[in-house]
Amino acid sequence: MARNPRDSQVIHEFLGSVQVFSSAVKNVVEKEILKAVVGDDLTLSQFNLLKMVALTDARTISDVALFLAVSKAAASKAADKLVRRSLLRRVEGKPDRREIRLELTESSRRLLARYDEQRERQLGIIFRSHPAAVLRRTAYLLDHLSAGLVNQSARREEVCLQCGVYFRDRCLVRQLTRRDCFYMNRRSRQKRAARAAETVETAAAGRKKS
Amino acid sequence: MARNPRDSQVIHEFLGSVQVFSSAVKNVVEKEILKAVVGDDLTLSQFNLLKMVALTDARTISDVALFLAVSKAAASKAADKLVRRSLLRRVEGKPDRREIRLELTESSRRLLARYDEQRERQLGIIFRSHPAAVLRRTAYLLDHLSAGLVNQSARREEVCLQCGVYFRDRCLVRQLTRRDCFYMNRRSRQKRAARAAETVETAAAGRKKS
DNA sequence: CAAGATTGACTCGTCAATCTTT
DNA sequence: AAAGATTGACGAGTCAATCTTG
Repeated sequence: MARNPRDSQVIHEFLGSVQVFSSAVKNVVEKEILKAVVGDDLTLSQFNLLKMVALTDARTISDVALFLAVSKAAASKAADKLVRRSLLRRVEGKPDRREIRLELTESSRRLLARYDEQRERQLGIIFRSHPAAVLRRTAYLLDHLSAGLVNQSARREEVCLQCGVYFRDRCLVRQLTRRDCFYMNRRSRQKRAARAAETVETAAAGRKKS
Repeated sequence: MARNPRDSQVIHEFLGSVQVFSSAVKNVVEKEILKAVVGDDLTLSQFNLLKMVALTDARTISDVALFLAVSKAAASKAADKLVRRSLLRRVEGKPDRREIRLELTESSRRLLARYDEQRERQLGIIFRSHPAAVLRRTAYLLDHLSAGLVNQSARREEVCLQCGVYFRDRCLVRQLTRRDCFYMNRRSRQKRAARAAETVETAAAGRKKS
């Protein structure tokens, strides 16, 4: 069972490179652009809430919380701050008045557009020199590794991989682990058909933008 | 400048796969093992502080804080909790009595050993089916992408990539960006030669374990 | 009662101020 | 005065309790 120490070293460095890249995307690209676009009075996680509302069909506090992998309490508080800054509107749920629908405002829509444009541009420059085939192959490898990790987990059913704004309708990890993620579980259990029709079109619209 | 929307999609999915894998390593592997080994009364970041002390030559509060990319205040408080749980000892600095040297205890050494053993084993199983050459090639790609991101940054000198326990003496990202990371900067500016001799051997000893 | 959202007490992070040592 | 460490007030997250609606 004991592996070659050489292999162990390779794995360690591989994990290091992933960690560093992941940190670079978050801290260099995302935080810097955010700062340039809105200044200092918006947290990255507050901003991510806006992105969720814009890009996915998560519209209620519960949905957003699931998607962002934070508690409902946290999502509720974050939404509150965004409402205060007029970047979000709370609207009473249509069929069910318990749930709160979140809607972007004109100002947050503009903000998101400027952010997306910058992000797209910066990433484009970096990735330009790397052929799409290489990127696809790498993503494929990573998905297989992720699936392996999840399958080893004692509580594989409960794990949330925090794909967040990277949520995919067709997710290789989901296929390989033959399970639904937390979010999908909730959705399929709970969503009423009444809502399904509407969300499909908004999701499609959101995806076209990206 | 506008790229093919197909490319944009590939980049998006690539970033998603990285994010999911990174989350899987942290939440599935690391948190679960931590829970199995020590139960619930130790945070992942508290534990990471122990790992830093064990695996690198960061021994003072300031060094650990730099390495973990948190504030000195946070490192100080975390160390405090670990001392209370008898997993860490505070020792007065040898040449300079302002600085506090952190030392593992017998119990934290055992704890780390058990953790490492489990982690090594789990990761080994997952990575077994992937040849080292593929992993090296992927790490190489990621390092180049990271370097590209850093080089685009307005504040490239200040950025910390949070390599943390994955710190490498020979770091490709550092080479490609032709800059030292935050930690290296501080070290080279501040460390006295008196200490250098000692730290070299402890670092070497720590690295042998991994 | 169950579910969605909110609020309150608490934890862990940050920054600014302070204490000690150089 | 400058540097290392600590402390306090505050921001953002968690869980548990509560309020409202179905």
